[in-house]
Amino acid sequence: MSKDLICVLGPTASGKTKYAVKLAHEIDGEIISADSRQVYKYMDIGTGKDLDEYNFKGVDIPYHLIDIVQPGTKYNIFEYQRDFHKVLLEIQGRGKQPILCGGSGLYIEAATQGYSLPQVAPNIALRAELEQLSDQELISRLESLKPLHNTSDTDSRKRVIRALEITISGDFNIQKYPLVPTCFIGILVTRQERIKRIDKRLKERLEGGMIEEVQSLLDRGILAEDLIYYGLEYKFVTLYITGKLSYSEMHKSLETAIHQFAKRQMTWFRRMERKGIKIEWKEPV
RNA sequence: GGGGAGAUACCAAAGUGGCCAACUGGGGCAGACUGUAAAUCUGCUGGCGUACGCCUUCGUAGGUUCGAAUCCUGCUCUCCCCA
Repeated sequence: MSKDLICVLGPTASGKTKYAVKLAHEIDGEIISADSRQVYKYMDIGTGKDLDEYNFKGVDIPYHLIDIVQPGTKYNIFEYQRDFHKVLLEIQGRGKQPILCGGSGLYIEAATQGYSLPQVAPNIALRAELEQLSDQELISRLESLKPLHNTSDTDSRKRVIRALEITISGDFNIQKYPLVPTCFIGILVTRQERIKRIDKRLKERLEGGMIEEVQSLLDRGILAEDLIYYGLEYKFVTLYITGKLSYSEMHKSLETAIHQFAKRQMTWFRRMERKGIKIEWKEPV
């Protein structure tokens, strides 16, 4: 008989990892990361992996879905959903308590709420071609292929393109995963506290080797544009290293960007609650 | 001490007699989100009101005018140049 999943979520810098590690130590758990950027190897400081935190009073806590792909590649929600279910079964097979921990709201929902994703991989060439068309042309084209009533496919340009991609591929198989019974725990910090923690942590990281980390990724041959694609720390530090921003401009805009990101994370969590998912909010440990 | 420039909403910055509660950008707030999600996109942003609307704003005190953020005068402050 396997144990229900526990999910620890919260905005960036709220202390999720610390909370989850302590919990894992108490109830014999293993941690599954729900972080869209910690999957990449060598991207440590900027993604806040804090691998040395996965040890509580001398006991190592197992973690999963961290350092699983090469930097410069593009991991995505479909792969995450697949990898999550694989790891979940393994942990349950060991009779251990699975603990999902992270701040990527979409990944958490895809994992636990049984998202059904079409088995159609992104088609870069097709996307590039569709990018040339106007919004109206895209919609007309989609309309010529399938009825458009009652659909969210036309909500945004991006969605129209994805809908076209799926429709044109002609593959309508959907990957199905079960709803995972989950107990959600949210780390509660006030807005003011959140901002303070973010600023403090950013300063420490900037002075603690983050610039060097980004430089070493560039030295490794990762393209600047790929690092910029990863956003936040990698984006702004790359812009600084390549001379597009001064140090203080980088610091300031990165600070702001992380605040905005944390806010979007909270919006997602509120949305989950509005959809009927119960989240039990707790103080950071 | 003399000369010049300027003070606009959280910040920057337009506006230079009525179309101004005031362009735009940033920030902030709220929302969306099913193969980019640390991404991408949308709305709001003086106060009160559901709304027609009402009230208080453009350094400050007066003045001109039917009407002023916009014109005039005094004052305060900031910046630049000369001494």
